[in-house]
This record gives sequence, structure tokens and C-alpha cells, in this order.
Amino acid sequence: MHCGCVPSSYWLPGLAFPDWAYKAESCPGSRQIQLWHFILELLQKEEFRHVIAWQQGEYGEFVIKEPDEVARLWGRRKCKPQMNYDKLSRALRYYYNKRILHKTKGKRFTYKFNFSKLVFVNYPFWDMRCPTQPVLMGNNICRSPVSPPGVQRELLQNTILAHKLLANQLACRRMIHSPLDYTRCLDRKSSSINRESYMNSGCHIGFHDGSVPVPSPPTYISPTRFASPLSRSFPPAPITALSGSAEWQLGPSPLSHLNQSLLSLEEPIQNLREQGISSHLPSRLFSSQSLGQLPLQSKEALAFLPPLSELKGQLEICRAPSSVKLDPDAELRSLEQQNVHLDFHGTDKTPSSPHAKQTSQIKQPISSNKLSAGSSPNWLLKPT
DNA sequence: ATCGGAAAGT
DNA sequence: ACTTTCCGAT
Repeated sequence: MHCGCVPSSYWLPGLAFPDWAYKAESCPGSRQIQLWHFILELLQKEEFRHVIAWQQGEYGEFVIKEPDEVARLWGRRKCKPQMNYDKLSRALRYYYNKRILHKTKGKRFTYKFNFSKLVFVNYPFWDMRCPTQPVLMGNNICRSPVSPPGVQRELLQNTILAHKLLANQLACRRMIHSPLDYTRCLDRKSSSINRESYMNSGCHIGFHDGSVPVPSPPTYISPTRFASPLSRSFPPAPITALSGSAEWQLGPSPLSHLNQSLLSLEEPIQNLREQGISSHLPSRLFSSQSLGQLPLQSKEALAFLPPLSELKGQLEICRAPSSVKLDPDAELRSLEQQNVHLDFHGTDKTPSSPHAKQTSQIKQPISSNKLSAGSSPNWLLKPT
């Protein structure tokens, strides 16, 4: 990776890293690559399979097959010729407390990523096709016939966390910029976007089509409040509701945060429906109650988000003033009372009436539980 | 091999 | 902050 501070994220087939993860030594001002980025990078490349590889069957677990070689590669990258596995492993051990990695006890040179942490701060969209090799989801989110046999809990959790992240990002409308804005800011400094903060934001969301790397992701959501990849607190700050002028303070619990993020998503989604451009939108918001034994609060409600291809439009709508007022308390109560299930297939071909209240979306439970444990959810299928 | 304290480096 | 370096303990 060169280091001309290029706008694009670094795109490998299936995995994007934020730019700052690829700072080269000669690029002043940007960050050094971190070891776990480097590890992920190696894991992603075929040519290092014999050196380091994902452990089949255990999501996020990897084996360092040739410790000395990995250390050598790491030392080369960091210009530390004296690097060895003893030192490298010390660095890995520092990740334990940061919840980035943990050791798989009893297995030599085997570690495991805590992806649930990583995902929602850095990798918002993971493909669910390959349980052991996380892949960025993109435009194909609605195209691929994705129905992993027995979706692993962590993957599902990651996806949910990713949705949390995006929900929160959507809620932070003032932090969202279009790629157009960004292109402009590359050419001139007159843009309102601070380029440096953009580059350091650490969370560029983009597309890839599933088979070839996309040179330039068409959509960015950035900068985010999650500038630090390891920022402890999620969410770190109050979000701003999209709907009205009222600022919703985050409650103390993740549940209330999530509900608020969910609620703030409802209106833009509803608006999209009313404009008849909702082909990819979820027809329901759902709660993880329908998701089996996820290690999540059972009442956590989630928004099934549209593909990124519609995000921009959605964001435009986010900026539009709203006539509909949300009542957070009432919505929260409603969510708690209702066991709302997700209807994966039901495309809302018929746009809701322009005067429909968005509360109607979440007050209609779907009878079948389509994400019960053990089933093969096809919630990434494009509704046609 | 693995762990984690300590200190020093960037 | 994130290692790198060193090292005694397990």
C-alpha cells in the first residue's frame, strides 16, 4: 500500500481496511499500522496460508503456523529487524485486555479475534457466507443467495452490531458526508469537510461487488464518532434524533441506545417508502427476541438496514425536516411490549400511505419466526 | 509456550 | 497510545 494519503480505503477482495491502517513509514501524520491489522492482512492473503491461517470451524480463530516467519514479516513492516515471535506475542498479549484478541488455550500459536468488538468499530459489514473468513458486504448484500447452514452466533452478533453501528451513524447526520463532498474536498481545501479528520476517521464504508475489488467505494459514511478503532465506549456520546428538534439523550443501557437508534431510523425509512424507492428496505424492524439465543439483550430491537446503495438517498432524506414527531417513550414501551419479528421476504411493494405513522411498522408482529435457531435465514436475499 | 510486569522507544 | 525490549514465573 502506498501512502499518498489516497482517499480510497484499502480494498482486498472481500475486506476493506481503513486508510490509516496502511500508513507507510514515509507518510507523516498518519498512524502506524497496528499488529492486528497486519495479522488480518496476512490472514486475508492466499500466499500466507502456510504462515498464518484461519482455523476452520472457529470463527475468528487463527493459527500462526510459522511464528518466526510471521515475526519476520511484522518486523519488516515495522522496520524492526530484531522482531521475533517472543516480542510479537507480547504485543498480541496486550490485546487481551483490550478485547481484541484472546488466546485459545491448549492450542499452540492459536489466537482468536473478538470480532464482535472489532466489527462494530471498524468493519461494519461482514459477509455471512464464510464463517471463518469475514468478508465485507456490499452491493451484493441483497443479491447473494446467502444462507449459511447454521449461522454461527458470533456472525449473527457481528451483523447485529454492524447494524447497530450503522444505525448510530445514521443518527449522526451531521457526521455523514457524501462521496461527492469528499471528492470535492480532495481537490480543494474549501470543503467544509476536514480532510485530515476524514482520513483519520477510521471508518469508511463502501461497496464491493463480491468478486473483484472495487477501486473506489461509491459511498462513504465518515467521519464517524468512532474515530478510534478501540474506543471503549459505545456509544460514546448522545445521538441526535433525526426526526425532530429534540435531542434524545442516551440512556444508560445499551438497550435504550439501540432503541433510540432504531427509532431514529424509522422515519427516513418510512420516508423512503413513501417515495416509492424502498425496494431494498426492510419491511419490518425486528427485535433480537426472534434471533434465538443471541448474547444480546432479548429486547434489543434492531433495524434491518437497506443496502448501502440506498444510503445516500436515505441520508438526503435524513436531512429533510420532518413533520412527524416521534415519541421516544411511547416507542420504547411499544417495542418492549411487542415481540416484533422480521419479515425478510415481504417487500413493501406498496408504499405506505403518506400519512401513515411509522409506529405501525413496529406494531405488527409477523407470525413466523424466520430466524429461529438452526434455521437458515435468507435475510440477505433481495426481495423481488 | 505462555503470561504479564516493567521500562523504554516511536 | 501501541508497541518493543527484556525477563522471571508458570
